[in-house]
Amino acid sequence: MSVEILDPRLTRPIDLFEVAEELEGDTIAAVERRGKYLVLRMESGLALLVHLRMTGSFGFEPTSHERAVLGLDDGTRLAYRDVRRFGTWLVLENTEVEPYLAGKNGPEPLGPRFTTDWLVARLSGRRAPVKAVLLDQRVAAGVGNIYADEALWRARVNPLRPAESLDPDEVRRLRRAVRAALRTGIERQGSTLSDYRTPEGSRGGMQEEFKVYGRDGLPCRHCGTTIAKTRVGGRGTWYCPRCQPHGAG
DNA sequence: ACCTCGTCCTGGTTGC
DNA sequence: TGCAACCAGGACGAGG
Repeated sequence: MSVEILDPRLTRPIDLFEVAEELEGDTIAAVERRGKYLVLRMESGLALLVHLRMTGSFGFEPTSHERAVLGLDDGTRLAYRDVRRFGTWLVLENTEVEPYLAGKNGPEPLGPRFTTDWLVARLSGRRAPVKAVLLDQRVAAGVGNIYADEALWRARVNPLRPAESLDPDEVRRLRRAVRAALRTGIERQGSTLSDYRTPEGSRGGMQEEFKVYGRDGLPCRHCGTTIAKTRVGGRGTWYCPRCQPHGAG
């Protein structure tokens, strides 16, 4: 594998040229995902951790805003694109990967550790809006703004409710709703709002499944009530005022 | 500890 | 049409 750096500011404060030097000539042994991190395990014992943030992506087709290019040994050109340059690359020793990620991420929502008991414990004593807590990667790794809103709609829970105010049945519904929303997103290969493409260059289809995200002014798919927009922790937040009332249940 | 806000960037959309 | 303001899939640090 060769590594070509197109934007030296790709990672700060880490020196990307140093990253490139470390990876040059190495061989990818395995590719994993943990929460929102991609992990490329190298045969040398190093690992490249990539976080795409808002607009990062990998693709096989040449495109604009390329920040780095990986040249695979079979001739494949794999370009890393990131319009807003929020994405991060980090090289660690393989043994450092788990401790690093464990500090950032809680359980995988589709894995066995994401139980109702876990979620009850994480929400208890938290007065912040339940949506803000749901976006904490240590609560559920990988849940972002879209899936938080979609899950809360499915669970019929208002995003502004204090996390600690949810009763056990609501938490149970929320756990199931997070899992269902993520599964749908995976089936539909993600949401293409503007930038996102699969590595093959095709658009995701999840945006066609949105129940609330970005749908202010449109009718709720369940009850017809006009979807409302508010802000939670600085993030755009959509919900159905009737299906997700800000009272009990 | 918890919680909110500003910041890191670029580009597309909206409103005057 | 021009241009400024605002908004966007995320995470982190500062400060209350």
